[in-house]
Amino acid sequence: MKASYIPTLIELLELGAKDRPISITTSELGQKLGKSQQLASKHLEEMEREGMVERIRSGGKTYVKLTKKGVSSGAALYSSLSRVYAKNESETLEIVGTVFSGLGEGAYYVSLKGYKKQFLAKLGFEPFPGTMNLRLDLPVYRKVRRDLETMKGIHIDGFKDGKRTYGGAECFKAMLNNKVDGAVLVIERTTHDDTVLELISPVNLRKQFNLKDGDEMRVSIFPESSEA
Amino acid sequence: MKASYIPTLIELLELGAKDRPISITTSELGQKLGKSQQLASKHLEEMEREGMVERIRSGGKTYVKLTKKGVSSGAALYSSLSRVYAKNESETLEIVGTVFSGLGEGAYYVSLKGYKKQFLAKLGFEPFPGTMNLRLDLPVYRKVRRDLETMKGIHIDGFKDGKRTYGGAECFKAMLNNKVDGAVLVIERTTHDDTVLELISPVNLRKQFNLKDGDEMRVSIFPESSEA
DNA sequence: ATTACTAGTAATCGAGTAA
DNA sequence: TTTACTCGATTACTAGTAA
Repeated sequence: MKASYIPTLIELLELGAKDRPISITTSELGQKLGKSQQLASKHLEEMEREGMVERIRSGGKTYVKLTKKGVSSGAALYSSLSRVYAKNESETLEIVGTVFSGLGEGAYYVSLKGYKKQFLAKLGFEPFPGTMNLRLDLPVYRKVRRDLETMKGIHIDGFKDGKRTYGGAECFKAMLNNKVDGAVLVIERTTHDDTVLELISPVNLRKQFNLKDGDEMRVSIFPESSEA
Repeated sequence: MKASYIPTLIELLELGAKDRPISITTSELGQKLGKSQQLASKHLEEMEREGMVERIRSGGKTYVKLTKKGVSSGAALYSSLSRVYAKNESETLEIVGTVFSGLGEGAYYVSLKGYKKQFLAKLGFEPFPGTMNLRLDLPVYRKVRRDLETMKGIHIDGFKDGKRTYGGAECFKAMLNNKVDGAVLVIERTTHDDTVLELISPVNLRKQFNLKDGDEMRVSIFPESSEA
């Protein structure tokens, strides 16, 4: 997104266009921005072309709503600034969830060379082939899970192998059940499910802790400090 | 500040120029921004002219530090975005803590007519004379406790009785141990202790749940839906 | 009312290069 | 090396006005 659109994006966010279509004219928007009507019109036009906003015309009025892309562009800005201005940085985040069986496809992805090499280099271990899925039942842990989405972790790059593209992810180093090292895996997706936490570890966690579905597991997450 | 400088400002913030002079060349800055060296140079020049940054030349290197004005420009952006993104609304917040004995002065305050009347009117109950103190041992609950500080609850006004002044507070309706109604009391203080949660309830909680010091208690908090 | 096109100006930006 | 100048291209913006 172009830097000159940032004030417009923020204005739309403040007007509530994140959650619902808002009724606003280009004149009003221009005035709020301290710019001309024509520029507001152009910004909306261009932002629509870029997929940041949707415009709906109804009953002579124009309604503007930010798309998922628009909302997440703002969230990216917010996240950058949070790292600088939010004070609760290098503390430990705690999440407790219950073990459940996923589709088992985690083992496949984690074993791909393109990922495995990065895990070793950036996390310091080669993951056991398989991910551990935790279901987060308590709202308070789902909130922490959502906080992770906005935080900067250890970035794992996506890659291509000729056939298809594999997406990137953010990792957060973690201590599992206060005993075993591992990492939380936050995969870049379009849809965010805040009820599931995905873990990798150098060891077979089910074996290590003798876990079966429904058992509880505690994850202590160590966010990266904001130093660049 | 010009919109086109926002990414530059954010980059400098992320590099730590908020707290100390950072050593950076215009080439490096330009590269980080995905722009040219010349532009980075111009941005720094212009931002210095506007009083957003200071540049110090020492030992052949150039150091850049944001001024108070620069830091607060970033803070303004952050605050706008916070209002939009930092809301944890209408969900239930969960806190678990352990019972401990306070100084017992809670009973005195809660019984004051100036407060008692407001509790009845705004919370719908007259509190049992005495507050329940929970110690928050887990960091995750202390985080929720801090979140409460920034949230708007049910406001209890302060008052004067001729002799002295009594401060205000924010209340959050809560369900205690999934059974009894009550409220969390967030007292307006200068010092914030995020390890203690203070509760009021129409009933004697120690008697109701047969609690002694060290026992656990679960608090489900219902934040007001309107935003602070 | 609106939104958005056209035409023109001002600001922004990058390449080349001086200091 | 570094920073910052000139200059030409591009982009951001406004005024006037059509639709």
